[in-house]
Amino acid sequence: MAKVNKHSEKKSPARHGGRLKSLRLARGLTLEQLSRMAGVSKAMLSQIEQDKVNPTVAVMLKIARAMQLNISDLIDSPSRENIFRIIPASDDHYTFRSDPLCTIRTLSPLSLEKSIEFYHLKLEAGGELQSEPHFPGTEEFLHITRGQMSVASGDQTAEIKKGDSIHYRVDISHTLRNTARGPAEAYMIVRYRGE
Amino acid sequence: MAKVNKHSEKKSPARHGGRLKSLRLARGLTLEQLSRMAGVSKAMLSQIEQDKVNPTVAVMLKIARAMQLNISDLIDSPSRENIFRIIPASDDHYTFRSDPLCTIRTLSPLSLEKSIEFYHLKLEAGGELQSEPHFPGTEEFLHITRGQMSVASGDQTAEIKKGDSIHYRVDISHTLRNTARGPAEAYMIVRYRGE
DNA sequence: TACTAAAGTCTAATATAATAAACAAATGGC
DNA sequence: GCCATTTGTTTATTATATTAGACTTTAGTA
Repeated sequence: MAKVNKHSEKKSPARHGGRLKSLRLARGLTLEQLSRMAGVSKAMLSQIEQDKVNPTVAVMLKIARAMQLNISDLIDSPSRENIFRIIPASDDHYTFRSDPLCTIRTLSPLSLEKSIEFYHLKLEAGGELQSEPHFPGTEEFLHITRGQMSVASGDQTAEIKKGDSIHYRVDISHTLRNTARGPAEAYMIVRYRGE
Repeated sequence: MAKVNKHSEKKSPARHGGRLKSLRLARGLTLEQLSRMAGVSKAMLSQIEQDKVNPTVAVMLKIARAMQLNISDLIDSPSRENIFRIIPASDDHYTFRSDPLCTIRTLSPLSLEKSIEFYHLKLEAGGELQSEPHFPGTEEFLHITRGQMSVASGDQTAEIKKGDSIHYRVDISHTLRNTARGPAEAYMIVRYRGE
């Protein structure tokens, strides 16, 4: 009698509807107008606003384009949903370089919309890290927690040791060297100047 | 013979697949791992990566959450798709206040992720605009193009006239007044200090 | 009130997103 | 080499997103 659903995930339509509705109304658009502008049926728009469906990203993109919005404007708190971005110490996927003399571990999330990258860097005795030029305006912050290093950029060189911090532009190639007998460690921040 | 499709929109699955795949691989995740983490079937993930489907935003959100990403990281250039955000002069939906003494028109897009709002303000003789306190750190820039105004914030008042510009914090309530006989106009920028 | 016209909601039909399970392809011992 | 295990793809089925059009509701006017 009762129909048995083979895979019965209960899909609860998310609630982005209010968002869309208020944005649409703020522009004084009717469902029909927006429907024509976006190429999405009036019915669909209505159902999205009522949270009766899980719309496709294709559809949401069409709507966003018509309203000259970023898609994330239409989706409920996409960034606020994840207040924390965690990188467990046990997760070694973030260790993107590990050879005998140099280990680099990323401490910031692998997002594409980032403007900041956070690293932990370990150089064994004799180790060095050579970097190609980054984008113009990019800058680096370095804080030494163990041993000592030299930073060479252009024709200048700076010596820093445990507890020291340094800040410099990295739009030309530069090199970090461990200048002590033992291992050296540091935290590094790379900041991209976005538009 | 040939089945006639009543509504035969040719849905071409967008190409966000590569994005997801590279982000997944960057983390060293397999389809099955990600499948369990996100609660999305392995098959679906594979099809998304191959651009064979138009996934639902619900699904993309699950994936984004599992990867601790913003959904826009997974969607192809959502912001870059619209380089220009146009507000036609003829579009009066952006005029959000219009009474005999005061007209305000928004010149910046009605996005939610904004940190800047741009307005054109017109005060007739005797008109004034009282504003409630904004968030801490919010600031305002004003440039007068016609007539003259006074800006009162706290117990201080400033007089500015055509050609003048002014900058002030607006985390306490403040008032703009037209102090001349004729109309006054200005451009106004409100800047929110994000996070 | 009744009569429009316009805006929004609902219904039935169809295309398709999402799934589980079977399949294929690569990987790693032994 | 062979077998087992793991990873990615394809298939068949079910659930559902999307649509056109019918319906309802609202708003304005005489």
